[in-house]
Amino acid sequence: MSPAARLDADSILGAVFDILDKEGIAALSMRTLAARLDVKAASLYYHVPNKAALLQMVADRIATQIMATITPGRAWRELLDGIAHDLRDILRAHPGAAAVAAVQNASPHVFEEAVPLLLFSMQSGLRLTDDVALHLVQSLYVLVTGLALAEFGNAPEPPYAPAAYYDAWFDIAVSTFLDGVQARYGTGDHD
Amino acid sequence: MSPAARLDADSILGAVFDILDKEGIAALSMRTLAARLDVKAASLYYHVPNKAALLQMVADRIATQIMATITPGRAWRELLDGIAHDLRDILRAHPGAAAVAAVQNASPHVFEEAVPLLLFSMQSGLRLTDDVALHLVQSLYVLVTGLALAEFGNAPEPPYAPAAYYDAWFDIAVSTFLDGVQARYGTGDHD
DNA sequence: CGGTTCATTCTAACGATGTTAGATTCTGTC
DNA sequence: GACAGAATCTAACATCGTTAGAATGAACCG
Repeated sequence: MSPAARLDADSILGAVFDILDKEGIAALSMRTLAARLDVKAASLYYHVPNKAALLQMVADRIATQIMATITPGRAWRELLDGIAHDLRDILRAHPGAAAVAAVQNASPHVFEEAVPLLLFSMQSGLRLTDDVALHLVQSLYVLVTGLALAEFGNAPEPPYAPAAYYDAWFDIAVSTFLDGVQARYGTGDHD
Repeated sequence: MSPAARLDADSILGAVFDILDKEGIAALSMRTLAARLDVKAASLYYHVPNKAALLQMVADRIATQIMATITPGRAWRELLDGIAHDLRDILRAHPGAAAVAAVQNASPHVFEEAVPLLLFSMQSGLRLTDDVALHLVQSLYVLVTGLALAEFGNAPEPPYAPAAYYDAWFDIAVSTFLDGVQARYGTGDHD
């Protein structure tokens, strides 16, 4: 009965994911969001500048979770393959958020911490510059979020094709891209 | 002074591209669109069911243009490389449309005509099934539209990074993907 | 030329959206 | 209990997509 907890940016973001997951992005308005928190729409603006900032927080949250899975010392292919699969898993768990992640780039600061780890992993076993390495990771990110958008873009409605279709598509896309990295930048050695 | 030409779906679509190119997707409303045609918003609904259908027409128009560039008898790599570059060129010419193409899949009927040509090209020089071939083309499409969204997503504002940045990104992404196709599905022969 | 019919566009309004200003209530401190 | 600041509310604004129904236009028929 007591208004549970007071409002803050984190609880608002939680409610955003809640709506995205259950009702889809089309149902996400400042009013429905406020209603879920037992509050009026205008109150949200005390904690958050506007709706665009909320969507940015969604994109950043997802990217942050992905970056958190990066562990040092793994071979580049395991690393990139892990990023692709983790990203897909997160977007499958939050289908409504796919429409956000595919459209909204994460803020640069989200990656700052992870970049050195990424570069270190990729530069052992590949022959490439930092710029190229980052472009490759970004490309993989774009590819996976784009596929997720095709699959979950009209959540919470089910995808047009059966899950196996998108599973195959994902495997083909990611494997092909990573094989390309190997072919283009791989050194002779394994790993 | 005479209202130039009467309204029809094609002229409306032309005005949509006009606004997308010059003002960006944020400026595209049924009212601004009608104003550009010297007409009131409600009149549009006599020719077009709703705004979503207009965006679908944009996505279909772009995909149609790409499919029209497909000429039989080219080697698979030229073909896919051509698709990637043509798609990018079109989206650079219509920066505001990138935000549409990246989000809205083209209608299946747009591809029907081109699919046999695609499959024929890809099956000479590659060892893969029809399903895999189509997934590869779709992946390339997703990749290029995703990159274009990152570059032109906030048109008509200029991109965040200089053009050379996105040029390099595009080259790396597409080359890597195509090298992956070669590595994964290529036969021994050249072409 | 007058009248009829159909196609096309208009006026006017509905409900919903993001957002803001200003009043109100709540919470904690002296 | 009075005060101060934080947090929320009420109310409204402009804009959006969309619809119903009235007004206009053009073409054809007598």
